Amino acid sequence: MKSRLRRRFYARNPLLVCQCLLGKTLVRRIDHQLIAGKIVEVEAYVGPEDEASHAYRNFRSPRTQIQYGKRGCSYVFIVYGMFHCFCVVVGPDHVPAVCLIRAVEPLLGLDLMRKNRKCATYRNLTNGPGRLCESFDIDKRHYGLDLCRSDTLFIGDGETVPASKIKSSRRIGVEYSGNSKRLPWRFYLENPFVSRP
DNA sequence: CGACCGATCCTC
DNA sequence: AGGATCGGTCGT
Repeated sequence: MKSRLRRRFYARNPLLVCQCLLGKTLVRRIDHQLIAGKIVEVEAYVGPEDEASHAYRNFRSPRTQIQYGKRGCSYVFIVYGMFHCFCVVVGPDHVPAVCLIRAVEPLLGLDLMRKNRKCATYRNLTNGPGRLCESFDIDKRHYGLDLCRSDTLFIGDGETVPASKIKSSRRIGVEYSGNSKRLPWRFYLENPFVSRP
């Protein structure tokens, strides 16, 4: 069993945390069954100065409130009325910032993933934020869950990724966000399971 | 309370 | 390339 990342891991610079999350393992336990995947794509959203962030200019609402709380808690939200996205609260205390987990490489529980996704094949199980949430059965029940304590959903150890293997690009789906849209805050590995090449 | 707009995905 | 689909947010 992978050991959970500690709160100190999350309480660092959000861009650094994103890069350190690559290669780590997202773990979900449902009853006695395990689902796991290697994180291969992550984005940073840093509230106060980031026009793409839900917490831009320290905006507070029932939805964003968790970003102001304990580091290492989950931020789950719904996009396009249909899809869940899974983030972790990161960075210095009281500054709203998250890492969005955009894609993982499936490791364990692929058949359960297919069942959760109602997929006939093993394709497209986890190569996108909405898809991986469906495969992992992550939804608003997990809003605010402490990933440093929970044993039904957490991020655990993984392989160490050399800095030379980390690619970066603009973030996906934030064309509306003015100057922030060009920030290179998407980090990913050269891996067939990223959401886009 | 009504209107607008997505941190996406699927099927043309 | 376009449509699905509805929660969050904001304006009236």
